[in-house]
Amino acid sequence: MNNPVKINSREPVSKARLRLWLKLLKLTGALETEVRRRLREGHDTTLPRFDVMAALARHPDGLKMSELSGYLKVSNGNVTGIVDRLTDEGLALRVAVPHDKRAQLARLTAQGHKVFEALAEQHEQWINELLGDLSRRRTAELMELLESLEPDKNSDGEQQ
Amino acid sequence: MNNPVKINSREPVSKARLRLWLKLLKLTGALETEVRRRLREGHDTTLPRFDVMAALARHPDGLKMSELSGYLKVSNGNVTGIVDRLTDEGLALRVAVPHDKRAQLARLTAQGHKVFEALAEQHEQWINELLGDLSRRRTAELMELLESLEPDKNSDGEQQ
DNA sequence: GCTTGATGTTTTATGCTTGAAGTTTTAAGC
DNA sequence: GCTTAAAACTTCAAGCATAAAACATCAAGC
Repeated sequence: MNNPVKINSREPVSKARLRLWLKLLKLTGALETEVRRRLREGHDTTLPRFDVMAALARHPDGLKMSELSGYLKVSNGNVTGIVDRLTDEGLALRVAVPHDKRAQLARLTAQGHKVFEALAEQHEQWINELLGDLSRRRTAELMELLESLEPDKNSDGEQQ
Repeated sequence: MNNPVKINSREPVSKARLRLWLKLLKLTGALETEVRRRLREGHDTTLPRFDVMAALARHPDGLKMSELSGYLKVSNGNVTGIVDRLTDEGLALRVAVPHDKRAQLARLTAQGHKVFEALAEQHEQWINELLGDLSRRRTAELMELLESLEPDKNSDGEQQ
């Protein structure tokens, strides 16, 4: 089965790319908003907290604050606040680094791990539901198209 | 030319969808961050301001605050602040509605229109550059795939 | 005319995000 | 040992975002 894609050659390609970008923004934003809503209403948490917990869950020995902000591609001052709040909630803690009094390791507590596991499970179900219209084939096609325009292929922005 | 997409049938489709979602989030986020950076560094403005100006530019007679927040799908209180700042900068203004003392119309000033036109022009160029790897055909393919999983087709979230 | 509910907007409290400035510690050169 | 620059982190000011509360106005029913 071939792909009968309609192409309007009269329109400048820049306009088509702009329309695509707006569509991408709209779709991603709508899904993200829904995920945020479910995290808030169902689990009293937020996407940034979830992202931080996901990164920490992957690194049971802890991550330096700067490593954490590097993985998540957010500013240093940003993770300070999020880890502060996770710590207040008993989900994370800070550990001193042996021979460097400047650095701190952020880690999940036992409860933090437990909470994250349940959250991650839910999260996968939500995405599966929200993208439910996408067949295995179309998922793979879309994945391939997106990969083809990845800006830098070598950065490992670890999430989840 | 057919589409030789590799499909891993051993992996549950939910995992594939999750990976797709993370890729989508990462890609959109990276592009968005770049656009925000250019708006800030090159034009001393922000994406939310740009979005509001885009909506107002489409409606020269002005939009009620609630219509504005409806179009942009953000909260009512949110647009209050953004229009406040645009007004401080001389790019927008508020006009009373004849027979309803509750409502206000937000409009672009002449300068606001001028600034937006230049901004929109730049914006289209940026997107064209950032998505430059995407051929006309692939743009159309991607567009079609994204459209197939639009949650609600009938809401006209006007942007730009 | 009064009440009552709906509508339109702003205000408030909280959290996320950034860039810039500030503090402490480390490491290197002398 | 001292100085100095870099590194790790936090603090700060500003803006964006939300939900909830507050305020003003309108429109309907009586």
